[in-house]
Amino acid sequence: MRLEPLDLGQTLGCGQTFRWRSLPDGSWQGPLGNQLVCLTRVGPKLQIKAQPDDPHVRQNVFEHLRAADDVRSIQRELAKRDPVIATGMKELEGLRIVKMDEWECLISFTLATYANIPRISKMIESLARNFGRRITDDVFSFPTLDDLKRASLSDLSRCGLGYRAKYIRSMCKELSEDRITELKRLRYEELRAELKELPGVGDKVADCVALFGFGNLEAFPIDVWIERALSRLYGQKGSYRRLAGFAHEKFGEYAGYAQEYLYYNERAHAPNGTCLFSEQ
DNA sequence: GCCCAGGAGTGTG
DNA sequence: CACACTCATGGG
Repeated sequence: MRLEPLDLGQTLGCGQTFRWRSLPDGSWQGPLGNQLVCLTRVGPKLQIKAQPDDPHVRQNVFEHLRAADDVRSIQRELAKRDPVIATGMKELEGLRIVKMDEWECLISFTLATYANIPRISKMIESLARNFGRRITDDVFSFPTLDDLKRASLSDLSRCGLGYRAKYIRSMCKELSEDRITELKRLRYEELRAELKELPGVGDKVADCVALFGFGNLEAFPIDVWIERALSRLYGQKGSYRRLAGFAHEKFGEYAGYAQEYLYYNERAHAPNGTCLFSEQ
């Protein structure tokens, strides 16, 4: 278990997860479960603080940052498979795939359809403020399934969800904690198929949830940015199924990491591509 | 005002 | 299978 390599900005600010914020001193702060966690780089070490303080924080942070992954080994494997990715990962050596809570991830990426990252953050913060539990004066936990079951359609609409409100509403009605527990046992392909049965979950959202929520590193979510990257760098175009097949063949069991390198680079490449960290 | 956004659902050819 | 259209709205 080690958190090396780790770059907090590359990991927490790259659009995998939407609630972490960078502070002026370079620390990153965000709600994890029912605590507000603050991470700070101190030389080679990672300082972890939380309020309310809880002895489990360290374990939760290690799980969130997937400390059990041997990221260098994953990078070597990907570089061996493809020179393009080897180049693309060069300045992203501290990027780690995170492990979000499954439920939070499902809701977050269902909201992430056809919206930009600043807006996705706002929708999530609004849900937390209205249906989560207060942690500090202005930080709220992500609402649990039971918390959100209490929200009516108009409640959800008032959080600025737009047409996504009805997806979230039906999702709350359909799901149970037991169902989510069942989903954790499934392998990638089955999980993906089951997730797609949920209202508002298509190919891309299912892959995001499989990757960032359920920890399936082979998942390769394809959004507009990845489409551009696959076209620009590999000359690959076509349907989701076709592109996913290409990615699976090319990148194998760690395709999720390859996807993050491509995503980050493609956004940095765009004409106005510096907007990843621009919120607040 | 304009364009676009980490898409999905539905209908049609 | 592919494409076209709609969805509801805010950020740049």
